[in-house]
Amino acid sequence: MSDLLKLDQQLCFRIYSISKTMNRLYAPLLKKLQLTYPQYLVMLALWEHKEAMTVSQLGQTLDLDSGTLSPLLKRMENQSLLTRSRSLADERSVKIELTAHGKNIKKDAKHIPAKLFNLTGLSHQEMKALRSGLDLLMANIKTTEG
Amino acid sequence: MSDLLKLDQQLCFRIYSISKTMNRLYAPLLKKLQLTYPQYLVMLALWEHKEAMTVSQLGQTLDLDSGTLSPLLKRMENQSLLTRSRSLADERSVKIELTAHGKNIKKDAKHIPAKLFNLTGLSHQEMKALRSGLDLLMANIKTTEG
DNA sequence: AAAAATTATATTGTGCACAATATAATTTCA
DNA sequence: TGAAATTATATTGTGCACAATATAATTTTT
Repeated sequence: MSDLLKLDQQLCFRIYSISKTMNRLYAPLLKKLQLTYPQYLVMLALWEHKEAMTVSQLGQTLDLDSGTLSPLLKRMENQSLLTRSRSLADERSVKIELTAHGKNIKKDAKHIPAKLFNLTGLSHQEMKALRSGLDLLMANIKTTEG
Repeated sequence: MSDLLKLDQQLCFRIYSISKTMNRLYAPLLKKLQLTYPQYLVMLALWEHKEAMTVSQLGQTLDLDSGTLSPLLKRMENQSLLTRSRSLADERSVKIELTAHGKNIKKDAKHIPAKLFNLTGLSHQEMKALRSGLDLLMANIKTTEG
Protein backbone atom coordinates (compact mmCIF):
# COMPACT_ATOMS: atom_id res chain seq x y z
CA MET A 1 0.00 0.00 0.00
CA SER A 2 1.14 3.52 -0.68
CA ASP A 3 2.78 4.92 2.44
CA LEU A 4 0.80 8.10 2.09
CA LEU A 5 -2.49 6.31 2.69
CA LYS A 6 -1.26 5.00 6.04
CA LEU A 7 -3.05 6.46 9.01
CA ASP A 8 0.02 7.14 11.08
CA GLN A 9 1.59 9.15 8.28
CA GLN A 10 -1.21 11.59 8.23
CA LEU A 11 -1.09 15.02 9.78
CA CYS A 12 -4.84 15.39 9.48
CA PHE A 13 -5.61 12.25 11.44
CA ARG A 14 -3.39 13.51 14.27
CA ILE A 15 -5.20 16.83 14.35
CA TYR A 16 -8.57 15.12 14.26
CA SER A 17 -7.59 12.79 17.11
CA ILE A 18 -6.03 15.45 19.28
CA SER A 19 -9.03 17.70 18.78
CA LYS A 20 -11.29 14.98 20.17
CA THR A 21 -8.92 14.14 23.01
CA MET A 22 -8.69 17.81 23.99
CA ASN A 23 -12.45 17.99 24.10
CA ARG A 24 -12.48 15.05 26.51
CA LEU A 25 -9.94 16.81 28.72
CA TYR A 26 -12.11 19.92 28.83
CA ALA A 27 -15.38 18.13 29.45
CA PRO A 28 -14.96 17.41 33.19
CA LEU A 29 -13.61 20.93 33.84
CA LEU A 30 -16.41 22.59 31.90
CA LYS A 31 -19.09 20.38 33.42
CA LYS A 32 -18.72 22.35 36.66
CA LEU A 33 -19.66 25.46 34.69
CA GLN A 34 -22.41 23.62 32.81
CA LEU A 35 -20.69 24.42 29.51
CA THR A 36 -19.69 22.43 26.45
CA TYR A 37 -16.45 23.34 24.72
CA PRO A 38 -18.11 25.34 21.90
CA GLN A 39 -20.21 27.13 24.52
CA TYR A 40 -17.02 27.88 26.46
CA LEU A 41 -15.57 29.42 23.29
CA VAL A 42 -18.62 31.68 23.01
CA MET A 43 -18.07 32.77 26.60
CA LEU A 44 -14.37 33.44 25.92
CA ALA A 45 -15.28 35.56 22.91
CA LEU A 46 -17.84 37.58 24.88
CA TRP A 47 -15.61 38.00 27.93
CA GLU A 48 -12.82 39.23 25.73
CA HIS A 49 -14.90 41.53 23.57
CA LYS A 50 -16.56 43.07 26.62
CA GLU A 51 -19.49 44.44 24.63
CA ALA A 52 -22.41 42.81 22.91
CA MET A 53 -21.60 40.84 19.77
CA THR A 54 -23.84 39.92 16.87
CA VAL A 55 -24.30 36.33 15.80
CA SER A 56 -22.22 36.95 12.71
CA GLN A 57 -19.39 38.50 14.74
CA LEU A 58 -19.36 35.38 16.89
CA GLY A 59 -19.44 33.28 13.75
CA GLN A 60 -16.40 35.06 12.34
CA THR A 61 -14.51 34.88 15.62
CA LEU A 62 -15.15 31.17 16.17
CA ASP A 63 -15.51 30.10 12.54
CA LEU A 64 -19.00 28.71 13.04
CA ASP A 65 -22.11 29.31 10.95
CA SER A 66 -25.60 30.26 12.04
CA GLY A 67 -26.79 26.67 11.73
CA THR A 68 -24.48 25.84 14.60
CA LEU A 69 -24.69 29.07 16.56
CA SER A 70 -28.45 29.68 16.54
CA PRO A 71 -29.46 26.59 18.53
CA LEU A 72 -26.31 26.78 20.67
CA LEU A 73 -27.04 30.36 21.66
CA LYS A 74 -30.65 29.48 22.43
CA ARG A 75 -29.48 26.78 24.82
CA MET A 76 -27.16 29.30 26.45
CA GLU A 77 -30.01 31.80 26.71
CA ASN A 78 -32.10 29.11 28.43
CA GLN A 79 -29.28 28.74 30.96
CA SER A 80 -29.41 32.51 31.57
CA LEU A 81 -25.83 32.95 30.42
CA LEU A 82 -26.74 35.52 27.78
CA THR A 83 -29.60 37.36 26.12
CA ARG A 84 -30.57 37.51 22.44
CA SER A 85 -32.25 40.59 21.03
CA ARG A 86 -32.83 42.06 17.60
CA SER A 87 -30.70 45.11 17.04
CA LEU A 88 -32.70 48.32 16.78
CA ALA A 89 -30.32 49.79 14.21
CA ASP A 90 -30.46 46.78 11.89
CA GLU A 91 -33.27 44.38 12.54
CA ARG A 92 -31.61 41.61 10.60
CA SER A 93 -28.92 41.23 13.23
CA VAL A 94 -29.25 39.72 16.70
CA LYS A 95 -27.30 41.16 19.58
CA ILE A 96 -25.80 38.64 22.03
CA GLU A 97 -25.13 40.05 25.48
CA LEU A 98 -23.85 38.42 28.66
CA THR A 99 -26.15 38.40 31.68
CA ALA A 100 -24.82 39.21 35.13
CA HIS A 101 -24.54 35.46 35.66
CA GLY A 102 -22.64 35.07 32.41
CA LYS A 103 -20.18 37.75 33.44
CA ASN A 104 -19.94 36.34 36.92
CA ILE A 105 -18.81 32.83 36.07
CA LYS A 106 -15.72 34.21 34.36
CA LYS A 107 -13.96 33.99 37.69
CA ASP A 108 -14.78 30.27 37.86
CA ALA A 109 -13.15 29.77 34.45
CA LYS A 110 -9.91 31.59 35.22
CA HIS A 111 -8.10 28.47 36.33
CA ILE A 112 -8.96 26.43 33.22
CA PRO A 113 -6.23 27.55 30.77
CA ALA A 114 -3.45 26.85 33.26
CA LYS A 115 -4.98 23.49 34.11
CA LEU A 116 -5.12 22.56 30.44
CA PHE A 117 -1.57 23.72 29.91
CA ASN A 118 -0.45 21.40 32.70
CA LEU A 119 -2.33 18.49 31.14
CA THR A 120 -0.47 19.04 27.87
CA GLY A 121 2.83 18.40 29.66
CA LEU A 122 4.57 20.76 27.24
CA SER A 123 7.20 23.31 28.18
CA HIS A 124 6.44 26.92 27.33
CA GLN A 125 8.94 26.67 24.52
CA GLU A 126 7.41 23.50 23.08
CA MET A 127 3.97 25.10 23.34
CA LYS A 128 5.13 28.20 21.49
CA ALA A 129 6.76 26.12 18.76
CA LEU A 130 3.65 24.02 18.27
CA ARG A 131 1.45 27.09 18.23
CA SER A 132 3.48 28.77 15.53
CA GLY A 133 3.55 25.57 13.49
CA LEU A 134 -0.22 25.44 13.66
CA ASP A 135 -0.48 29.14 12.84
CA LEU A 136 1.61 28.61 9.74
CA LEU A 137 -0.57 25.70 8.68
CA MET A 138 -3.75 27.65 9.35
CA ALA A 139 -2.52 30.66 7.40
CA ASN A 140 -1.64 28.42 4.47
CA ILE A 141 -4.89 26.52 4.27
CA LYS A 142 -7.00 29.61 4.87
CA THR A 143 -5.60 31.10 1.65
CA THR A 144 -6.42 28.01 -0.40
CA GLU A 145 -9.80 27.43 1.22
CA GLY A 146 -12.03 29.93 -0.53
CA MET B 1 -8.69 40.13 31.39
CA SER B 2 -6.21 37.40 32.08
CA ASP B 3 -4.15 36.80 28.96
CA LEU B 4 -4.66 33.08 29.32
CA LEU B 5 -8.39 33.36 28.70
CA LYS B 6 -7.80 35.08 25.36
CA LEU B 7 -8.82 33.01 22.38
CA ASP B 8 -5.72 33.67 20.33
CA GLN B 9 -3.48 32.48 23.14
CA GLN B 10 -5.03 29.08 23.18
CA LEU B 11 -3.49 26.02 21.62
CA CYS B 12 -6.76 24.12 21.91
CA PHE B 13 -8.74 26.66 19.94
CA ARG B 14 -6.18 26.46 17.15
CA ILE B 15 -6.47 22.69 17.04
CA TYR B 16 -10.25 22.85 17.12
CA SER B 17 -10.31 25.38 14.28
CA ILE B 18 -7.78 23.60 12.12
CA SER B 19 -9.58 20.31 12.59
CA LYS B 20 -12.75 21.85 11.20
CA THR B 21 -10.93 23.60 8.37
CA MET B 22 -9.20 20.34 7.39
CA ASN B 23 -12.55 18.63 7.28
CA ARG B 24 -13.78 21.31 4.86
CA LEU B 25 -10.73 20.75 2.67
CA TYR B 26 -11.42 17.01 2.55
CA ALA B 27 -15.14 17.31 1.91
CA PRO B 28 -15.04 18.13 -1.82
CA LEU B 29 -12.36 15.48 -2.48
CA LEU B 30 -14.23 12.81 -0.55
CA LYS B 31 -17.56 13.73 -2.06
CA LYS B 32 -16.39 12.10 -5.30
CA LEU B 33 -15.99 8.87 -3.34
CA GLN B 34 -19.27 9.41 -1.47
CA LEU B 35 -17.39 9.38 1.83
CA THR B 36 -17.32 11.60 4.89
CA TYR B 37 -13.98 12.11 6.64
CA PRO B 38 -14.67 9.59 9.44
CA GLN B 39 -15.84 7.10 6.83
CA TYR B 40 -12.62 7.74 4.90
CA LEU B 41 -10.68 6.93 8.06
CA VAL B 42 -12.52 3.62 8.34
CA MET B 43 -11.56 2.85 4.76
CA LEU B 44 -7.90 3.77 5.45
CA ALA B 45 -7.88 1.46 8.45
CA LEU B 46 -9.38 -1.43 6.49
CA TRP B 47 -7.17 -0.90 3.43
CA GLU B 48 -4.12 -0.86 5.65
CA HIS B 49 -5.06 -3.84 7.81
CA LYS B 50 -5.92 -5.91 4.76
CA GLU B 51 -8.05 -8.37 6.72
CA ALA B 52 -11.40 -8.08 8.44
CA MET B 53 -11.46 -5.95 11.57
CA THR B 54 -13.90 -6.04 14.46
CA VAL B 55 -15.81 -2.97 15.53
CA SER B 56 -13.66 -2.68 18.64
CA GLN B 57 -10.44 -2.91 16.62
CA LEU B 58 -11.68 -0.06 14.46
CA GLY B 59 -12.65 1.81 17.60
CA GLN B 60 -9.16 1.44 19.02
CA THR B 61 -7.50 2.40 15.76
CA LEU B 62 -9.60 5.50 15.21
CA ASP B 63 -10.39 6.33 18.84
CA LEU B 64 -14.14 6.15 18.33
CA ASP B 65 -16.74 4.33 20.39
CA SER B 66 -19.52 2.03 19.28
CA GLY B 67 -22.09 4.79 19.58
CA THR B 68 -20.30 6.51 16.73
CA LEU B 69 -19.17 3.49 14.77
CA SER B 70 -22.33 1.38 14.77
CA PRO B 71 -24.51 3.77 12.77
CA LEU B 72 -21.57 4.91 10.65
CA LEU B 73 -20.75 1.32 9.65
CA LYS B 74 -24.40 0.65 8.88
CA ARG B 75 -24.42 3.59 6.49
CA MET B 76 -21.28 2.26 4.87
CA GLU B 77 -22.85 -1.19 4.59
CA ASN B 78 -25.83 0.41 2.87
CA GLN B 79 -23.41 1.91 0.35
CA SER B 80 -21.98 -1.58 -0.26
CA LEU B 81 -18.54 -0.51 0.91
CA LEU B 82 -18.32 -3.23 3.55
CA THR B 83 -20.18 -6.07 5.21
CA ARG B 84 -21.01 -6.62 8.87
CA SER B 85 -21.27 -10.15 10.25
CA ARG B 86 -21.21 -11.73 13.67
CA SER B 87 -18.01 -13.62 14.25
CA LEU B 88 -18.50 -17.37 14.52
CA ALA B 89 -15.72 -17.73 17.07
CA ASP B 90 -17.13 -15.06 19.39
CA GLU B 91 -20.67 -14.04 18.70
CA ARG B 92 -20.31 -10.83 20.68
CA SER B 93 -18.01 -9.37 18.08
CA VAL B 94 -18.90 -8.10 14.62
CA LYS B 95 -16.55 -8.59 11.73
CA ILE B 96 -16.19 -5.68 9.31
CA GLU B 97 -15.00 -6.67 5.84
CA LEU B 98 -14.49 -4.68 2.68
CA THR B 99 -16.58 -5.59 -0.34
CA ALA B 100 -15.04 -5.77 -3.79
CA HIS B 101 -16.33 -2.25 -4.34
CA GLY B 102 -14.76 -1.10 -1.07
CA LYS B 103 -11.41 -2.55 -2.11
CA ASN B 104 -11.77 -1.15 -5.56
CA ILE B 105 -12.19 2.50 -4.72
CA LYS B 106 -8.80 2.53 -3.00
CA LYS B 107 -7.28 3.45 -6.33
CA ASP B 108 -9.56 6.50 -6.48
CA ALA B 109 -8.30 7.62 -3.07
CA LYS B 110 -4.59 7.30 -3.83
CA HIS B 111 -4.23 10.90 -4.92
CA ILE B 112 -5.86 12.40 -1.82
CA PRO B 113 -2.91 12.50 0.63
CA ALA B 114 -0.66 14.28 -1.84
CA LYS B 115 -3.43 16.71 -2.70
CA LEU B 116 -3.97 17.51 0.96
CA PHE B 117 -0.26 17.93 1.49
CA ASN B 118 -0.20 20.49 -1.28
CA LEU B 119 -3.10 22.35 0.27
CA THR B 120 -1.19 22.66 3.56
CA GLY B 121 1.54 24.59 1.77
CA LEU B 122 4.10 23.15 4.19
CA SER B 123 7.55 21.93 3.25
CA HIS B 124 8.35 18.31 4.10
CA GLN B 125 10.49 19.57 6.92
CA GLU B 126 7.80 21.82 8.36
CA MET B 127 5.34 18.96 8.09
CA LYS B 128 7.66 16.62 9.96
CA ALA B 129 8.27 19.18 12.68
CA LEU B 130 4.59 19.81 13.16
CA ARG B 131 3.83 16.10 13.19
CA SER B 132 6.36 15.40 15.91
CA GLY B 133 5.09 18.34 17.95
CA LEU B 134 1.61 16.90 17.77
CA ASP B 135 2.90 13.42 18.58
CA LEU B 136 4.58 14.76 21.69
CA LEU B 137 1.39 16.52 22.73
CA MET B 138 -0.70 13.42 22.05
CA ALA B 139 1.65 11.19 24.02
CA ASN B 140 1.50 13.59 26.96
CA ILE B 141 -2.25 13.98 27.14
CA LYS B 142 -2.87 10.28 26.53
CA THR B 143 -1.00 9.50 29.74
CA THR B 144 -3.04 11.96 31.80
CA GLU B 145 -6.34 11.09 30.15
CA GLY B 146 -7.36 7.90 31.95
C1' DA C 1 -21.58 -26.31 36.61
C1' DA C 2 -23.82 -22.10 38.33
C1' DA C 3 -23.17 -17.31 39.67
C1' DA C 4 -20.58 -13.19 39.03
C1' DA C 5 -17.77 -10.38 36.39
C1' DT C 6 -16.23 -9.00 32.07
C1' DT C 7 -16.43 -8.07 27.17
C1' DA C 8 -18.50 -6.56 22.64
C1' DT C 9 -21.81 -4.26 20.37
C1' DA C 10 -26.07 -1.67 19.98
C1' DT C 11 -29.49 1.87 21.34
C1' DT C 12 -31.04 6.32 23.09
C1' DG C 13 -30.59 11.02 23.84
C1' DT C 14 -28.06 15.47 23.54
C1' DG C 15 -25.18 18.62 21.29
C1' DC C 16 -22.33 20.13 17.76
C1' DA C 17 -21.11 21.04 12.46
C1' DC C 18 -22.52 22.20 8.19
C1' DA C 19 -25.03 22.14 3.54
C1' DA C 20 -29.11 23.71 1.63
C1' DT C 21 -32.83 26.44 1.95
C1' DA C 22 -36.03 29.99 3.78
C1' DT C 23 -37.29 34.50 5.54
C1' DA C 24 -36.95 39.06 6.27
C1' DA C 25 -34.54 43.44 6.37
C1' DT C 26 -31.38 46.56 4.21
C1' DT C 27 -28.73 48.43 0.48
C1' DT C 28 -27.78 49.39 -4.21
C1' DC C 29 -28.82 51.20 -8.42
C1' DA C 30 -31.34 51.55 -12.63
C1' DT D 1 -38.67 55.29 -6.01
C1' DG D 2 -38.99 50.57 -6.87
C1' DA D 3 -36.79 46.30 -8.40
C1' DA D 4 -32.70 43.53 -7.74
C1' DA D 5 -28.97 42.20 -5.09
C1' DT D 6 -27.04 41.64 -0.74
C1' DT D 7 -26.89 40.75 4.15
C1' DA D 8 -28.20 38.50 8.68
C1' DT D 9 -30.28 35.03 10.95
C1' DA D 10 -33.09 30.91 11.31
C1' DT D 11 -34.72 26.26 9.95
C1' DT D 12 -34.30 21.59 8.19
C1' DG D 13 -31.95 17.49 7.46
C1' DT D 14 -27.80 14.47 7.77
C1' DG D 15 -23.88 12.79 10.05
C1' DC D 16 -20.66 12.61 13.59
C1' DA D 17 -19.23 12.26 18.87
C1' DC D 18 -20.06 10.60 23.14
C1' DA D 19 -22.38 9.62 27.80
C1' DA D 20 -25.47 6.50 29.69
C1' DT D 21 -27.72 2.47 29.35
C1' DA D 22 -29.17 -2.09 27.49
C1' DT D 23 -28.44 -6.69 25.72
C1' DA D 24 -26.25 -10.69 24.96
C1' DA D 25 -22.24 -13.71 24.89
C1' DT D 26 -18.06 -15.22 27.04
C1' DT D 27 -14.87 -15.82 30.79
C1' DT D 28 -13.74 -16.25 35.51
C1' DT D 29 -14.62 -17.71 40.07
C1' DT D 30 -16.41 -20.22 43.51
